[in-house]
Amino acid sequence: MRPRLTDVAEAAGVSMKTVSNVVNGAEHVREETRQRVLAAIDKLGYRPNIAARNLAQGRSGVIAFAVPQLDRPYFASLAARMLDEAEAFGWIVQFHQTGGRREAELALLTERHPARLDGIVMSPLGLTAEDIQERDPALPLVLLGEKAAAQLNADHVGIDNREAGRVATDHLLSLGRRQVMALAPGPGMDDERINGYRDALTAAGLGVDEDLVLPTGGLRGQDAERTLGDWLDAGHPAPDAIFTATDWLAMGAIRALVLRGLRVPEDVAVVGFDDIPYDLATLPTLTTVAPDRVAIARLSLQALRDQRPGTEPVRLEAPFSLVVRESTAGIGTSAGQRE
Amino acid sequence: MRPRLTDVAEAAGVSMKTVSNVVNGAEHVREETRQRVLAAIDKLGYRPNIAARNLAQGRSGVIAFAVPQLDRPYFASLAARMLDEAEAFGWIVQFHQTGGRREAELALLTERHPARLDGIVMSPLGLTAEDIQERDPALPLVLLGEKAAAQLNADHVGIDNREAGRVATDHLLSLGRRQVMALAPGPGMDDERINGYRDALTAAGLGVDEDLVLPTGGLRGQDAERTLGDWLDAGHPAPDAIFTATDWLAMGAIRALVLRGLRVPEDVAVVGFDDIPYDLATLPTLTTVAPDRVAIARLSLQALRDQRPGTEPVRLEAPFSLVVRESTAGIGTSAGQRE
DNA sequence: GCGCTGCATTACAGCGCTGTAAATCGAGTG
DNA sequence: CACTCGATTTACAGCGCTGTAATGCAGCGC
Repeated sequence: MRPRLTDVAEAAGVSMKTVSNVVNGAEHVREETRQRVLAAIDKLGYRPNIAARNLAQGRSGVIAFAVPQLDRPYFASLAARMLDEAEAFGWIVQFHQTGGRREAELALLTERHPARLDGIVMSPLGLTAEDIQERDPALPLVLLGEKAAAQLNADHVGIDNREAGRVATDHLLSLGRRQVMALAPGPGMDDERINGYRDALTAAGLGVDEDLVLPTGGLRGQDAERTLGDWLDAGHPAPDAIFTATDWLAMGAIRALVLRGLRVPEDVAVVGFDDIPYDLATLPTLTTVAPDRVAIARLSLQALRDQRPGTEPVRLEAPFSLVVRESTAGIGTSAGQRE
Repeated sequence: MRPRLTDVAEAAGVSMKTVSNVVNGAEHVREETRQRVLAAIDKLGYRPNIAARNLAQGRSGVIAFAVPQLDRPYFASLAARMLDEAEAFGWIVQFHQTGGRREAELALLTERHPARLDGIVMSPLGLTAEDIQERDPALPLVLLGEKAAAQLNADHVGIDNREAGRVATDHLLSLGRRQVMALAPGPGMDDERINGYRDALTAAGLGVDEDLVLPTGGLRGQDAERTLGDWLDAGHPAPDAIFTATDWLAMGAIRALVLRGLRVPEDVAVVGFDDIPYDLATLPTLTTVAPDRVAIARLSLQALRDQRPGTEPVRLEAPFSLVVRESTAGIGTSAGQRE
């Protein structure tokens, strides 16, 4: 049988509550008493019973982390960091997959699940501003992602997508490229990243050719492959660089280019976005914008913990970096390798 | 305030315990009483409090799912399925990352974590047979993966790696390939998959050339790229097909081939293993062995639930399938596309 | 010496649920 | 009609912990 608070109390010759106070770092415990209690805890190998603590506190010790799909590399790697960071906050993280469907996201907010949650961190796709308003204000919520940043009035953590798009495009310009295309799922998705692309072109005095901003109509690699492929097959001259709103789109774009005899990066340099972990196994490896996932995770949890009903939503910004690999630096370069 | 069992009891005019019995589907509740209670539950919107239930039952309602790294696509996609399936079992899944380090894996078994666990599903890399023996027998454990299958005496769930390796190699032979190479991390890792490769060659009357079985010394794409690259650069004639023990190795091998002017699959067909979800964005997309992850998840949880201390370990087998894509069927084929 | 102050500690009532033992009910039996 | 025996329902004691209120106690001023 595991030792309980009363066992420790007996061993240390104090009351159960004093042991509780020591365990929880409460003030007003004499140093000598504390030492005696700690010795007893150590001797018995006592560990607090979380279920009982949560029951007594009316908390569950569980937060939800909801993403469209956990097996999408970007979310998987973010989830991994969320797990690491949550430990320091004493939270168990319950992952959820919403498929990006509004009903699934809403269901989480409206507590269809039996276990009471202490909070939710979500990367929403379908949620509307009204949904946010109607949610239970007692359930802390932190949102991630560009869609949430633009349209939803709640605590938010993310990177400066516009600035990141600018930096990525600047990188292409610094390589001497002048015909820079942009590929994004479409209006309303990843707009800020594309605005950053426009910023960079404008700042370089090149002007923005909106005909070079192609909507893929979807975020899968195939969507980009088809969109760019059709465009090239229609006889348009190939650009000398492409900035894509996600790595998947970049990989699809590279397929379209290579299948048509164009070399990456010699003929066309490509920069992606997200830094999804596909090792260094693709050809070429991808230059990309890498959001600081550790920061995103940590800031989210802090915001969740500090949230109070009725106060104004906070918006926190995590840093990012540009990781230069083969798709802009050339095949065989070792720059920017992972680890 | 959330309604409690007593609130429902009062509303239905029965005792708290009867409501509890209804909620838990116990026998010996008169149908009329059950209906009355269900109506009250529905009216009040009652949901059981998990923390309290767990406290009363001495359980935590939490199981751990431990993998080396959650951001490795194979594990991420398995974790996603584990999540789906655990819901039906009423378990919250707490993910853990061990990095494949023995200490981290052992720490999980020996309960360093404050929250009591109802069980552990783990994909171990460093764990030894002694570690398994010395673990707390009261903590149900289910292991995944080939290493565990071969060396560790505990409940195990996995696919028939040897048969899968045979099927994959057979596929290459059925394409008319005769010089089939095998790439695996090294002795002791993924041996069964390579044994399946040997089976296929032997059954086809070709005999096994052990010089064509290359150990990569690691499981990253770069390891395969370097190993195969060095081998080709040493002047060996290229094989006309390669079977690799994992998709990462396959992608690295393809890099090595393409960088040396060889075409995949025209010159060299490649089959990987694991079906990691990298969409259809790589060039070429990869023919691979796809383990049935849903089955693996479900069988693991069943085994965990049904485990009793002191009984013989059970070994369960999940199905797999061969997904044929471009790396054997040719660029532009649509066969085996995801979704 | 007395009352007061403030730190240190304790007693105790739950948190919401389940397991156990006991109570109650109702039909069948003699 | 009392009695037996399942079927059904209830009472109640915790599960291990924390919040609150109360208590103990030393030092201080008068």
